[in-house]
Amino acid sequence: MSQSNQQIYIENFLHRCREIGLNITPQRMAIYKALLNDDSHPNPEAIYQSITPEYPTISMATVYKTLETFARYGIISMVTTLHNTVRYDPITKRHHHIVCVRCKKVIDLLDQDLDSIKIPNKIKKNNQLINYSVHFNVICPECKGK
Amino acid sequence: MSQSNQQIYIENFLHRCREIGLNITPQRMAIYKALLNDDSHPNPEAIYQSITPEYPTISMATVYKTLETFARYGIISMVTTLHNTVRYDPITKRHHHIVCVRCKKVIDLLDQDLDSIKIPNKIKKNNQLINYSVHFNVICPECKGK
DNA sequence: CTAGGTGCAAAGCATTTGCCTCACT
DNA sequence: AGTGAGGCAAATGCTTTGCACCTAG
Repeated sequence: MSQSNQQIYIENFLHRCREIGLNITPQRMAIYKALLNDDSHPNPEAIYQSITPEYPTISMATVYKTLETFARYGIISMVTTLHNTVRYDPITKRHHHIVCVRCKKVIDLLDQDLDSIKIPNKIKKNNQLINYSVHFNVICPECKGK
Repeated sequence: MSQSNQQIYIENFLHRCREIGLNITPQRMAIYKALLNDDSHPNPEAIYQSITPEYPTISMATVYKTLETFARYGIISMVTTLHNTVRYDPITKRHHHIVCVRCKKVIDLLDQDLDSIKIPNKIKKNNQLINYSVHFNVICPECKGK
């Protein structure tokens, strides 16, 4: 993500936190920034690793609690893929995922057409739709080459 | 699932096992049947529970190993949702999921339109597409009522 | 000042592994 | 005899919880 884009995200983040009443702590800033700087949909462990150089005393519990809090308020989103650890994504607007079934890599996909697929009547009639996303399971070029 | 439909699935199952060279054991039959009889996308624990009356000595390890084996050969499929336990589904052909974000219920959705969405060029060009599915996150009627 | 946040350690579960036994070729 | 499968128990690993201390607002 570009520097200027990051700035916008960070300002948005601060604004949302104040709005909700979440204290802005150095740890929370660090966790949010770590997410912005990592487009691989890191899991809590990976975020923890990327923060420890700067905050050697931060604990995994804090990372878990913080991510959970952010996700609960929609500041970040949870991504679940074909493997079992939860991953997080700072992009909360509608987007889709390409998951390589071999190396488990997750790539974001922004696509106008997919954003406006026809919502089946069955869903519209009975449920309150929160969001939807399309998961593509693929073998990526690198894995295919092997 | 209707009785006659189940029969077809079971015969298919037996056929696939023989083809692959998997021994057909009472435990494996029981696990597969449990999956057929439960359209709630059960997790290993739930499958274990539904089998114990008939097979009191079966172990969780067997359930895990068996499900993993079935999934590896494409006999059943793994479903991952917005919560963290893995769930399984005997239906391996393309279908989509409605997940209630409150009660975590998962409902299968068969939909012609969704089966033929436009695959983005970005994917077609670089990757070998295995499958895709659409996840709808909703608040279901029961939860909305509360 | 004080509610909310952090960090540590322990607990809790889901899942996996190792290994021995058994059944069927 | 040898291979594949099952069952038990232990290990692993991710995630959550409880609690005492601390800090941002």
